[in-house]
Amino acid sequence: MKYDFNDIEKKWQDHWAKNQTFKASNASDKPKYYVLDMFPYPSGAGLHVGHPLGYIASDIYARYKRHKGFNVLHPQGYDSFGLPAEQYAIQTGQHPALTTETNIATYRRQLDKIGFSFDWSREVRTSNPEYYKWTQWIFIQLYESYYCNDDNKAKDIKELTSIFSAEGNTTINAVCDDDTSSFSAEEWNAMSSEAQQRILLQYRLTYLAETEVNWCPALGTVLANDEIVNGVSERGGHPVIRKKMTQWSMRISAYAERLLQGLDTIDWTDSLKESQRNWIGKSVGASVTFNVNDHDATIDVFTTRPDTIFGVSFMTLAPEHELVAKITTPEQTEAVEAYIEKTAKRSERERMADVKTISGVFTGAYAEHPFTKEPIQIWIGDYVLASYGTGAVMAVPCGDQRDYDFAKHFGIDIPNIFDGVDISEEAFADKEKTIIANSDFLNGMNYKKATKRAIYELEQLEQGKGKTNYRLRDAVFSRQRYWGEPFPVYYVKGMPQMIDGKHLPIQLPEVEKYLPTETGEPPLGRADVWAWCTESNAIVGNDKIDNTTVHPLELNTMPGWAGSSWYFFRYMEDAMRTETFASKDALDYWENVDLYIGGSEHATGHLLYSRFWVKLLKDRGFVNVEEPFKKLINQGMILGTSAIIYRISGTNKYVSKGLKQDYDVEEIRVDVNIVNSSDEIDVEKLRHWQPQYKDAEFILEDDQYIVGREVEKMSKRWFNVVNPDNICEQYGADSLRLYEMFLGPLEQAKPWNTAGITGVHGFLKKLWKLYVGENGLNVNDAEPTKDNLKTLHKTIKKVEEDIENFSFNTSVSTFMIAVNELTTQKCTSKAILEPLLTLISPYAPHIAEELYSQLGHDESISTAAFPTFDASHLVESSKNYPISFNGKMRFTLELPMDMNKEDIEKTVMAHEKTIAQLDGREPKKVIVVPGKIVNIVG
RNA sequence: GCUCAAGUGGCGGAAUUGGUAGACGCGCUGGAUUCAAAAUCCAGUUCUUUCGGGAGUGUGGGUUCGAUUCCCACCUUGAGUACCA
Repeated sequence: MKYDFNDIEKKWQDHWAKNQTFKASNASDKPKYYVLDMFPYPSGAGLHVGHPLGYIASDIYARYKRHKGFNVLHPQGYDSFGLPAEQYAIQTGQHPALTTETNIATYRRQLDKIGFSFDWSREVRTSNPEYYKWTQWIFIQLYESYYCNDDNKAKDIKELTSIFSAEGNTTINAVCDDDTSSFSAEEWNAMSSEAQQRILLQYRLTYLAETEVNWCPALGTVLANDEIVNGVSERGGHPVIRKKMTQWSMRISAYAERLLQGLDTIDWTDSLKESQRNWIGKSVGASVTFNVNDHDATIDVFTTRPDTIFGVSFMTLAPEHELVAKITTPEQTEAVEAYIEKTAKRSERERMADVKTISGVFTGAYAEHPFTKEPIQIWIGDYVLASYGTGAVMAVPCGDQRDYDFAKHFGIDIPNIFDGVDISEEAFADKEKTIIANSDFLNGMNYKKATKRAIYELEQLEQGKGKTNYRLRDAVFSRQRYWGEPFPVYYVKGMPQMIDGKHLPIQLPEVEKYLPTETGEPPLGRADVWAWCTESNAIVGNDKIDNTTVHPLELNTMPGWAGSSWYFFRYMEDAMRTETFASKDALDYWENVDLYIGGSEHATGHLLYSRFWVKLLKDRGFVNVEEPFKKLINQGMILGTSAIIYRISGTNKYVSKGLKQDYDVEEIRVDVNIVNSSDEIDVEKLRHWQPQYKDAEFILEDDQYIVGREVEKMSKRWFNVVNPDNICEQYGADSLRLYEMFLGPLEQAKPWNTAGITGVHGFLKKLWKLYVGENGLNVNDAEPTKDNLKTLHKTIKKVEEDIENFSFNTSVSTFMIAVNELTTQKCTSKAILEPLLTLISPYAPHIAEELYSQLGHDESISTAAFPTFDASHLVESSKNYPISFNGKMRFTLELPMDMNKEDIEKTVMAHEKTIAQLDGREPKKVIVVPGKIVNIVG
């Protein structure tokens, strides 16, 4: 019987689906284990061979955990809201819901071919109203919460209002936009409801505010900081400018410290934790208040070096700073305004491109030094960012290189406040070596002492205090797009109101045009959705809000990361109940994700936002975990190998790679699927591939056209995409799974090369031959030989270690060695061959399942227990270990693997004596390495 | 600039408590089988050599009986971040 992988794989995939083999139970005596993949965005292009890499790895782990006796939850779904579906809708006029549906069907068909053990009964789709109902609900919970600094957790906003009406806000220690204004209980109670609402917005964890946002005109929407890369949009690479808009924001900054601390409790890679730490950007220092001379105004600055306060010789404000207009003197107004206009015009990208150019303008105003009372010039300059700290700095040119350069450029004083340091060439910023001088009460102190003292003195003057600053900004949550979750929000007199939970979900209306506008008007704002607004307003009207007035709904939609910030909880629900986002029983049982596998590109987006939402849900008592993902692994990208042909400029002639240096050529990428493994292109196929090649002339070398190669991201535009469907057809899903693992370490980026798959495919054929001969099954009840047992047990040991360490690539080699050995040993023993199948089954489930059934089992191999390792089979039977003397006074003694420590010591001692006698000297040192080699050095 | 990761044959990569470097696979070479091809099987494949050996894991040092592995400096590549006060 032949190994007919197409039949076998189809058979078992159908079998698993029909019998719901991998359906997880929410009630089980077994310990739970939750394995999750980052769910895909179903794009129109379908899957290429790079996409399933992480899914295969998690599937191997999930199947392994089942063999190990765990109740495994391994779900899958779709992150189905987002820009590309909408862009496609704009181009073709097709509703995004339809194209999304089609794309999901394609994805599902492709995924099913690879034989994953997903529990599809729990599938989620973020664009499904039944799902986004709860995304809207969580939004309301954020709105109804504030962050209490005393208890370090989010609380119900109602607690805040009751404190306000009893005590005012003076006793409150909560995260707030404006912590300077205070009011009494009487004042609060006397306020209009609108004024109260306005104040509460400063406390809510999601809030509406006019903020400077990243506006992308080409996409017609605002973007969050993590959606911008090098000053252009992550998607599409369009320019981004700063713009003031009224937007919903998420007060993630309230959680900065907890997001930072939590990293120490989870098992993620150091590089990933590090990038989250950098993104949060904690810095400890002080805030200092400077009085502005001749004005009733103060400027707050943040500094990490309060010890250098006596070195301040000027101040710099960001051009956008609110005080600039107020304090600028009439003589300087023209220059200042010109400068502001100039900087505002520059895009983020331009600004980043020339960080070298020093620019700024003097405002004409002066501030007063808190201690010396000397006047200090106030400048504006675009090296100060409005979005970091307070948008103003106290400049200490002797201690900060940027301040130094600025002072040099504009001829400002550079007083030296460091003992024994030369600052004639550059600033001195080494905290560790700092000794303060020329600084009154700080003289002679080091950095630590001086910092402490400076803060103390500032506090005495009430002009400063110790402060920790975070780089992490609140995340803009509104998108001026169509294909996203609608907000559960309507407006009364311009103030936002939440729609009652019983009306959720607020569904997306049908629209005729999806196109966003350049001005920021959302697609939902067009006339064609007005009916929706008023219709939904009727819902609001049911709540006894003035039925005759039209209360507009929020017309923006939520960003892509909204739905993905909590989907892992939805999977826990087995019955898809509708009363809660996930039932308490389910949440209690599954807790959080034990293993999460996905790409590292989500380091500062999805993975940070999810942690934030989970912390909020915990604070408000809806879940009982602090972190969503206990262990996280980033799979590396599989890259494509593009094929390049060389066109002689201005002609339709193409030269082979070896001859290109003789011509003036341009590189053109062509379909990799018509190039063979020796880089030779099939010219006839190329002629048919695209019309411009039909009559082209090809200049060959050795009768061949050889292409150039380039390893780059797998993408349609480079024509280097390899489709997994084709691989499954030609070699089978088991070959694809094994090969993707075999390519290299999971976490590393690696190029795809279809030619290499014959190696693992050949292994599967050999495996089949080991079990099934010409005349049927080769397996019998023969007693296993010592060699058989040795092969099996060393394989068990290695494979178990490999899976636990996520070194899936090396276990494939281990299988190959095992099958080669057993073939050589002519092993037919069921006692060996059956457990071997269990080892292989996580990697190549179809062939394992088929052979397991041929061995006479009715139940699925996924219920089989992982074989137990027995070290005794690895111990050599021979009693004398070879001792060799290599002439360099070194003796080598080979010991069996897994010998226990005592025995090793005894053996070594025995030999030590022998060696000492042989050599006539005492050995100096004995090095014992269990399972390896022992050296006794004379 | 800063942070992190990584540099091993023609190629992907093994060798992670320091112990025979190059497992396993691709490719290549030779052979068997075949009318031939595909498929399959066998042997070889780091470099060098006067066939005794010698050199060798980015470069240069160091620790050690012993270093791909640990330490220091440097070079290169990739990823992230960037006027962060």
